[in-house]
Amino acid sequence: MRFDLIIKEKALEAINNLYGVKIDVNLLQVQNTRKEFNGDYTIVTFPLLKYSKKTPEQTAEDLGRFLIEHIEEVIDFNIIKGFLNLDLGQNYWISEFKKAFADIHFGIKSPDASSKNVMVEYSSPNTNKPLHLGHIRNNLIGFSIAKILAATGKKVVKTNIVNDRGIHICKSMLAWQKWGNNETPESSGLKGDFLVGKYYVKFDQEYKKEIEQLTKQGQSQEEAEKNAPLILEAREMLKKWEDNDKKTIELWEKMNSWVYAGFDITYEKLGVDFDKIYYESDTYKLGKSLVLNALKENKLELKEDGSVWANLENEGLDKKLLLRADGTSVYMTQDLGTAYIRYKDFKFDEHIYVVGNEQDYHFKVLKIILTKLGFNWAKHIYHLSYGMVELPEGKMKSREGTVVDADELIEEMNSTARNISEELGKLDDLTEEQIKSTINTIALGALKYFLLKVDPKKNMTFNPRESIDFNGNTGPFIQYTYARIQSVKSKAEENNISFDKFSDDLVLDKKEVQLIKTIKQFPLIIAESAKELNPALLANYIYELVKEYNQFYHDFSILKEENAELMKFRLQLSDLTGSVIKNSMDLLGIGVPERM
RNA sequence: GGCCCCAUAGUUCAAGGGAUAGAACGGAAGUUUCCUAAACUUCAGAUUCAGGUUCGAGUCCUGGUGGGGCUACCA
Repeated sequence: MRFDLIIKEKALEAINNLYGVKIDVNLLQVQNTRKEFNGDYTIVTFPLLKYSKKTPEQTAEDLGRFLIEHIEEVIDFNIIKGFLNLDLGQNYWISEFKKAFADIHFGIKSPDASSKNVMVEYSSPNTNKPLHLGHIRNNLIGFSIAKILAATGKKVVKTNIVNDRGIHICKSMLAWQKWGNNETPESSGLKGDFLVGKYYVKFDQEYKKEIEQLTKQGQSQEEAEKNAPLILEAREMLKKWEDNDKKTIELWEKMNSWVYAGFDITYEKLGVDFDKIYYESDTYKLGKSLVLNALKENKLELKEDGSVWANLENEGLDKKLLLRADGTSVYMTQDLGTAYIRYKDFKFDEHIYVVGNEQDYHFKVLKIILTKLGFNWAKHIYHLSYGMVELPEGKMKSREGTVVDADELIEEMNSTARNISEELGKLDDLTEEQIKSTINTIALGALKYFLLKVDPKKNMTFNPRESIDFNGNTGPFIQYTYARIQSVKSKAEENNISFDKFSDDLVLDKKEVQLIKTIKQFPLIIAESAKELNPALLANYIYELVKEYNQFYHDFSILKEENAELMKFRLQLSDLTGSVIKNSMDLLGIGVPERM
């Protein structure tokens, strides 16, 4: 049982005993004692004063005396202002340390037959442009959340919906058809997703020119946007696509296949994957039929022009289009179909959508419409709304070319990592292949940690002119600590030092005890990250752990410690710290090198 | 116009209503005959404003200012 809960239980008993009242457990605040004070757990007495009718100090004194009597582990206490700090003594921590050290799955649970089914959707790319920094954040959050949930014993299915159809896809197809001269990835030497992206941008440029001309001829901006020949052609193409026109489908398949080949490379580089991929081209029809059925049942509204709408005015929202007048479907339509088929396929207990906060409204509406259509499971879908990655100038826009491209960024990180490594010269005796892989681990570690250490819900700023750091609160800092620990361990091995056990009568330094305390928090942090769907909690936890370890490493000798039992303890402490680092980095989807 | 989100050192981020608001980068100054100096130590530096609730507010409430997003027959 968690020790803070034991304290709460006993403190309730104490209050009942001392003051004759049964108070609500929520009035009891038990927290970890802050490092600058002596003690292990702290009870805040202020909320209890109206029951004790005494001063904070007296109340704390009463409670302290009671708890030292009634909890075996509590050996001392001190009172500062209204804070009662309980001291458990190092023996408690040594025994907790031994338990954690002996548990090879420390902190990590595995799913079993009774585990809940959780579906996590992330990535959701459009097949009209390459992935950029914003997508990287999405992929990393999704991948990490999936890992964290699995570590709390959930059965997790990682899924991806590929937005492979729609007007935006037709735009790049049309531009390629008009201006592409049959250019292919092979002929141009361009990665497939970049080639297609180039034509998406081209479409937008030409489209803008047409709009400009039409407005000069006297049309309003709005009219011009609707009437420009290019957009009419794109709409025509979408209609043809939905009518299964052979040539259109062929072109679509060809260009999408280029994009997929490109995406595969980027996903592989990033180290993310999926258990099940859905394609919008497969689910939109299902969405359409769900909508048409609901229309028959009078759950939706038909306008004179033939378009179909959901009326959400009772929910305080407006009307939402589900099928256009020409019968083609929109984003919402396909998402209805996708959700439906996913529930059919997996009967999820929970479905988490990792999608940007610009779509808050969309997901609010999606949930309401699914409920309107009579799907009970709709209450189990959850939008993990993450913030945008912004440049100092503002939002990234693919169409305007102001994006930080995923592949390029990964390349840059690699070359920076290589420069630093060569300067330090620590990898010189390795083969080129080993060096390459170590550098890649470090480069990705820097990038991933940079993105994951920030609370997912918040927008964040990335300045491409200042490259991502490799020192300080960074992935490489954590990886470095891990590599150092591995080095100590291998030196111990070389010297035939075994550290499978150590004797109990040691006197530990405060820093060593502190390190044990921090390690012991690992399982709680995983649980908290899972509950909050927030990998940043875990990231900041590792940083704290690593900082404490580095101080310990600096201040104390491990292998040169003369007391053999203490040396063995310190080796175990290092070893366990190393595995907590490795396991928590793994939950973030970040690897650790054995050397660096 | 309506709705939603955000505001903390020069910069990028932390802080479950609780103790003296933590870090990192950048700036200044140090630590290496010693297990990896991608480390460690020290210094300077911040809660947008005005009210309110509370024993206690960066955190909750109201309002102002500033920024972002959504409100598309784009996805």
